[in-house]
Amino acid sequence: MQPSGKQLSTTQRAVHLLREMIFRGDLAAGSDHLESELAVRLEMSRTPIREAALTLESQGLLELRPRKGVRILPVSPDDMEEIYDVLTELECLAARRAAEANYSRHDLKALAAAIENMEHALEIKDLENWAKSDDLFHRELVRLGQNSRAFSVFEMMNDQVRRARSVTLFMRPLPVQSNEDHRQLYEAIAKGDATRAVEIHRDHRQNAKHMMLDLLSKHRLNSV
Amino acid sequence: MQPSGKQLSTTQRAVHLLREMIFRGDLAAGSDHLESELAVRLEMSRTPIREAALTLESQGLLELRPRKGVRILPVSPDDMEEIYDVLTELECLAARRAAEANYSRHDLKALAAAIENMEHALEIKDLENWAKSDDLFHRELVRLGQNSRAFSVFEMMNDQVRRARSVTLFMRPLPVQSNEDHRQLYEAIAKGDATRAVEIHRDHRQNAKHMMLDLLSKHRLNSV
DNA sequence: GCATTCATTTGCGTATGCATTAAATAATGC
DNA sequence: GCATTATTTAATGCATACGCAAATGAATGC
Repeated sequence: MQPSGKQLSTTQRAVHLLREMIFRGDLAAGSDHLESELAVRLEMSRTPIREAALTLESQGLLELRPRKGVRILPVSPDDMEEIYDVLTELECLAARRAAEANYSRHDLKALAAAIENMEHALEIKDLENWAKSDDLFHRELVRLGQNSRAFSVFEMMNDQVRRARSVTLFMRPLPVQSNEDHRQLYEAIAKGDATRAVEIHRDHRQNAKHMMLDLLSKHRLNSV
Repeated sequence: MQPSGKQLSTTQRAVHLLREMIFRGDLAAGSDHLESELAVRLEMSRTPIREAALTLESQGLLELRPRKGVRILPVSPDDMEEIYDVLTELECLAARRAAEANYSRHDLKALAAAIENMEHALEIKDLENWAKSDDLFHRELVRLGQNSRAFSVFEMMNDQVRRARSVTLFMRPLPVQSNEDHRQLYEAIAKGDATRAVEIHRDHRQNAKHMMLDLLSKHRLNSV
């Protein structure tokens, strides 16, 4: 993801490490952690921890609560609904722009590859890899939309979806329809049919939202 | 805007002050400023300045460039196009949700008031106040959409629009059509006609985008 | 002159120190 | 006992200190 030869600053490392700890549940949703505690844990001073926390706060992953430490934000079903609604609009915008952009099949290679991977993962029932490729597909779609702001908001929101998915992935039925949708979207974009691309994708996302909300409602914790 | 009795922290003050300085052009777009320089200017230490800068960076107002100081980000026509596209989607989402929400006329009071103010301001050709009310209208619309994430992204992007508008406001023709659009949108929402609300507002925003891009292209600086 | 190397400056990234103040605990009055 | 106030504790917010590395400028070689 970042093959830059530059060696990253302590603050950047803190951001990465904290993100990972949050995603793998090492820092549980809803839990509180003192800055100083995190500092010793990551073997650095409070300063980079604080700066990283500020960054992550603006990304909606945690919250700084004076004297209570940083709180890892849980994602409730209501939050998920908001997130999916925003994602739907941004991805549909991307789908429309991508369809209008007259991309060649070659330009859409990454999109096609993601579909292939998903189909293969689906065949061997490798959900982890399916999810990874699905993610890649959506990210590539938004990238093709050529709107850097939409992209960065997408990434922020998508982070939260990934978090929720880590809990719901194995509760859901096999995503056969999902793969079908992706293929149709790909075709619509390749053909330059913007209206259809948006139509397909809006449905696709709306279904995903309902699926997610349904699964979350069945989940004992009901927030992640 | 914030009548809270709490007295705000130095960092928060720094955020507010820097924002104001940026909006009033006191810190010009494209200019660089050393952290230490800003610190003496705001009469505080570098720490809150840095923290504020980090926050503003995540809001897209400036950029921290090691050894070159914080750079106030200019907004180019390309940026504006991206921003308007995102705003269009988020506001249309809000319009749809607002229409679906079965709001009473009473709930829509603030929206109506904003329209009245805009019409009055238009009559007496008070563009400053027209812009202020227009802003309020859009913000209220998104608020009615009841999606806090959409709202905060909206606010971020809208900040940039305000910045650009401060330069283009007096170049544009009187916004008569704009007011007409607002009234129609209000009616569609009040009647619960989501499809029409979206339709109207998408057009409205698309027109605004083109107007803005057109004005910017005529502007000597061509970025703000 | 021009390029290259070396010395110097300086801004930032990080660490550390400290005052403030919210929270927690103990103490007091009823 | 219970409520209220005083006292202590401790985490933060901010200031300050400092080393490093980038940028600048001087000095040297060609």
